[in-house]
Amino acid sequence: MASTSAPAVRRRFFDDLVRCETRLYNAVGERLRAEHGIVASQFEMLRYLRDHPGARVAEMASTFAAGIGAISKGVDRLTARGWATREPNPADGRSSLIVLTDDGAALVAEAERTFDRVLADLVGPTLDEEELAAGASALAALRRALEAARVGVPTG
Amino acid sequence: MASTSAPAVRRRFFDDLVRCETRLYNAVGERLRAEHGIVASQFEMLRYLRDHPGARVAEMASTFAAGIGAISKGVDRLTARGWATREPNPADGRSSLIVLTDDGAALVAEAERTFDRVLADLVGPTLDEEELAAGASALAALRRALEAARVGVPTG
DNA sequence: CCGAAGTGGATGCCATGGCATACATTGTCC
DNA sequence: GGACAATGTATGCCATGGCATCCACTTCGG
Repeated sequence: MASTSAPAVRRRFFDDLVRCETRLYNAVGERLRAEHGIVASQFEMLRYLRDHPGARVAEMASTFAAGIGAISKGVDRLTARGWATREPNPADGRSSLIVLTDDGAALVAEAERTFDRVLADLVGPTLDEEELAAGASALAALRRALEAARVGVPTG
Repeated sequence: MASTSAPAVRRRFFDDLVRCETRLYNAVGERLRAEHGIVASQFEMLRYLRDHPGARVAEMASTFAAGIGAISKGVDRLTARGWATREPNPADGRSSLIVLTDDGAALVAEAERTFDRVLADLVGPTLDEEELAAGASALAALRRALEAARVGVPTG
C-alpha cells in the first residue's frame, strides 16, 4: 500500500529543503556579518578560494550555481576589501587566477570558527549523528547528480 | 573512534544542503518561468495562499523566513497580475486577508503539475524511496526546530 | 473616552544577482 | 598568418529582497 504518493513526498522534501536552507543561510549570514563584516556568500567564496587557490571565475560560478556576472562582481568586492587578488593567468590571457591575500586567509580562518559554532548550535541539538549522516548522504548523492547534469545553473 | 569530526560533518551537510537547494530552486524556477510566466517564489506564494486562504502578510513572512517588505511587494505583484486580492480584514483594519482569484487558483494547479514533473525528473532517478524518506525526515525535524526557535528570519 | 504605546503593513533606499551585451584573447581553418 | 568563430570575463540594466522608516489602526491605562 502506498499511503502517500511519490509526488507528495517530493513536494514535502523540496519545501523542507528550501526552508532549512533559507533559515540556516540567513542565520549564518547574520552572525558572520555581526562578527566579521562579511555576508554568507562572501564566506563561501573565501572558503572556496582557500581550498582552491588560483581558481577562475567560471569554475566558481559552476560550483555555486551562480552566473558569471555575479561571481565576477563578488570577486570585485573581495579584492576591493583586500581579501583576494586577481593574478594574471600565464596560460590564458582572458582569465585571471584568483588567490586569497594573507588578510583573506586570516579572515576565513576566524569566520569558519563562527560558522562552525552557529551550525553546532542550530543543527547539533536537533539531529543526532545518525540522522545527520542519513540526511547528509541523501543530499550528497543528490548534489552529485545535479552537478553532473549541470542542473540549475543560470545563463549569465 | 570518531574518524570524522562533528564540525566537518556539519560543514559538508551545510554545503550539500545549500547546493542542492540552489540548483533545484533554479531549475524549478526556469521551468515555471518558461511554461507559466512565474518565478519560483511566486509559485510558493500561490501554493501557500491556496492552502491557507485569507493568509496575512506577517504569517507568510514567517513561513518563508522573509522580511515583511518582501512579502508585501510580492503580494503587490500577484494582485497586479490578477492572481490574488487583498480583502479587508473585519477583525483588524490594519491587515488584509489575502486570497487567490480564480485565475490564481487555476494557475497554481497547472504550475504544480510542472513542479511535480521537474522534481520527479531531478530527484526521482537519484534518490530511491528510502533515501528520500531518510533525507526528508532529517530535514523535517530540522525545519521544525528552526521554526520553533524563529531562526533566520530577517528583521524587515 | 483620550492619549500614548504597540502592532501590521506599505514604502524608499540600497545591495545583490540574473540576463544581455560588449570586449579581449585564443583557437581554427584555409 | 589572417579572417572568423569560440571562449572567458567584465559591465549595464532591471528585478528582487533586506532594512529603516512611516502611517494607520488597535489596545491599554487612566
